[in-house]
Amino acid sequence: MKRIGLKDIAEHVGVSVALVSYVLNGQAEKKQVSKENAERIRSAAEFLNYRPNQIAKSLKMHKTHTIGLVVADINYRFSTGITRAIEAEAKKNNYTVLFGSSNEHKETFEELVGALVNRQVDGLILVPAENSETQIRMLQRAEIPFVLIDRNFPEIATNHIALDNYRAAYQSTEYLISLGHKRIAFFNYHSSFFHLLERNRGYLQALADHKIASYPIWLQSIGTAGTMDVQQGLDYVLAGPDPCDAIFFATDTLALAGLKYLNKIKVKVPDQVSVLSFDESEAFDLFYCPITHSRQPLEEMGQLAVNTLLELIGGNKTIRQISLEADLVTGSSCRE
Amino acid sequence: MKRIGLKDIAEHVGVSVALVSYVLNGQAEKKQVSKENAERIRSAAEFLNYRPNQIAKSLKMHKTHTIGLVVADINYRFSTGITRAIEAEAKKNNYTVLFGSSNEHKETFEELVGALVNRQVDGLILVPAENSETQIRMLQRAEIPFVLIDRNFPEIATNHIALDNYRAAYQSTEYLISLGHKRIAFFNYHSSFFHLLERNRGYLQALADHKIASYPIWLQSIGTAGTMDVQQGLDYVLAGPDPCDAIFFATDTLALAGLKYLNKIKVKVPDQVSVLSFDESEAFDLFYCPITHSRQPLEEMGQLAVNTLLELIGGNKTIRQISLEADLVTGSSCRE
DNA sequence: GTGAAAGCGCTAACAA
DNA sequence: TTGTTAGCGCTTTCAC
Repeated sequence: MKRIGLKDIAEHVGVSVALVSYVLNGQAEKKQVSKENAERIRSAAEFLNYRPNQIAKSLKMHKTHTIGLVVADINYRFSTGITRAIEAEAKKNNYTVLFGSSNEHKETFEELVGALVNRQVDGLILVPAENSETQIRMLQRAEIPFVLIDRNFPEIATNHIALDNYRAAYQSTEYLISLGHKRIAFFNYHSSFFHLLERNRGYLQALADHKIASYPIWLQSIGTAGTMDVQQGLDYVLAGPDPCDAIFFATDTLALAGLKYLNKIKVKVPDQVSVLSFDESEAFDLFYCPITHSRQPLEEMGQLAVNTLLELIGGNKTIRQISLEADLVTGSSCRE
Repeated sequence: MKRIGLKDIAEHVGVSVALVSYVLNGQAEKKQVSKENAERIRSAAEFLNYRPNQIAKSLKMHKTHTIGLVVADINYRFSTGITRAIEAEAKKNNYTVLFGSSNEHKETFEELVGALVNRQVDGLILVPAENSETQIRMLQRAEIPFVLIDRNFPEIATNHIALDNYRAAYQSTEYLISLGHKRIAFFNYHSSFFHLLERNRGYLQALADHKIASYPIWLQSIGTAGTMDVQQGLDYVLAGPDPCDAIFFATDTLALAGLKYLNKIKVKVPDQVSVLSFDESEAFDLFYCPITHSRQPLEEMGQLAVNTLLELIGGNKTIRQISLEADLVTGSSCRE
């Protein structure tokens, strides 16, 4: 089936392509097209089942009305939540989102960003992979509008929207302290990511401010490889005559791995140990005691990201760096 | 910053755009471009940081090397799994995937498909929304290559890849029967979807083949609205002097809602009732007894979908309808 | 070996 | 009010 274009409509109606273009782009009255022609064009378009070729339009207009989104891993709860929020907000503004998942690989991240740029997206929303600073700087040099979310590089001045990770970790830790915990372990990934280091800092500062001793060994740094380390770490902090009485996981994935192991070794939550996590997970609700967790405002983050990006695309040059507050969702995984 | 085009490179090197195009598309020797020029062009492209404009290329080539994917809801485990698989397979074949989520709305589904078609995707992989037959037929008339996954409309002859839902439900039910269960409830959405009805059929046929009584009330049809109905349904099948001793959920979302409620009313799994579900969920693993479930082969499905679609795009006209087998993952949620 | 030029489908300035 | 036409960045035929 031949694809039908403006020319076909023009011939069918017996007018010029310009007229057809005007009418079909809502410029009928601005260009003072006669009512009859406007109507004939519209019905011919309908009749012929005309579909505008956005590719051609984009080429001409230097504008694709598309934003690119790269998340870290589509399997994270964070990613699906933020994707949904961004899609919804983009649609409200008549933008489409082109989407990719880096799976935490720098190389994949760069490929995706490159592919998106080649496709002439109007701007990018990125959850950068580790060590992708170079790529980010390239985008800046190329003057391609983008905003980072969730993660950022403090040494690069970019637009970014993220949780106030220091504060969220501080508050969660303080919450555990308020419950009477004094022996609190913190499980985080071993990583150079600023947002994760901020969580460490929040944890340590809360302990310090409350004059509670902290031991390096209680701040477990888990290799991204994963599960095995979590198990060893748990064995470690739960061993000895005076084990930890609370465990704070810095991400949902760590918590999931940890809880699975606690189940396995039959450690009861919260009777034997309190558990608190960052992020959310449907599994948290279903655990025999719902897991208390620090929830990120994904909706808000998505909206802010899209709106900030659209401003950049619109030519606004000001840099906007937004910190959001987490929301502590109280389950029953922390001993009173 | 001015965007660099072929022309800029041509001027920089002092050759024609044609030559630049040849070299940068790997046609250097086919077109017998001199080694010197080829080299100069390549380094100029590098030096000027040339990024090919895919939009222009697509317009010229009538080919975008992009496939569109519409899933039912990005928050489903099925969606993230299949998206990941499809992305990976697409990338292997040098295709990008443009992605959208219909959130189970027919209107959103149609919008997304329309937007994707306007963007000239080379083909579509779709998880159709309910009652979207009209849209599907339009695609057929427009001769746009597409393949349905997960769901299909038996009255329309389309390419599709899906689980053998009848068989999977039959086998799961039979598994419960083999464990000695005779009072098995089945929770499914009230829906016109063929794939869900097939699950009903599998459940009923397994009971029939084993000469086990089935009662209409044990086959609970849950309104898509949701949770409340699941609760009422559970109250119902678990009440009375002779309650059900096993519950089979037709989807992960139903199971999640159901398990949450079973927790709340303190019904112990599997002591008081066995539980089995379709699909997977990270929550299944973390439940106090891991939930036995019928896992869909997402990887395989994604690969088949992409490869089938690429054949269609390549001009192959044969219709391919593939049924896949589920994989029963045995947890400990079913009483022996 | 290389270059000129047509044309993909569309928009918009300009002409009529 | 309507039509003609240049040109977006690229590929490719055909001529040199």
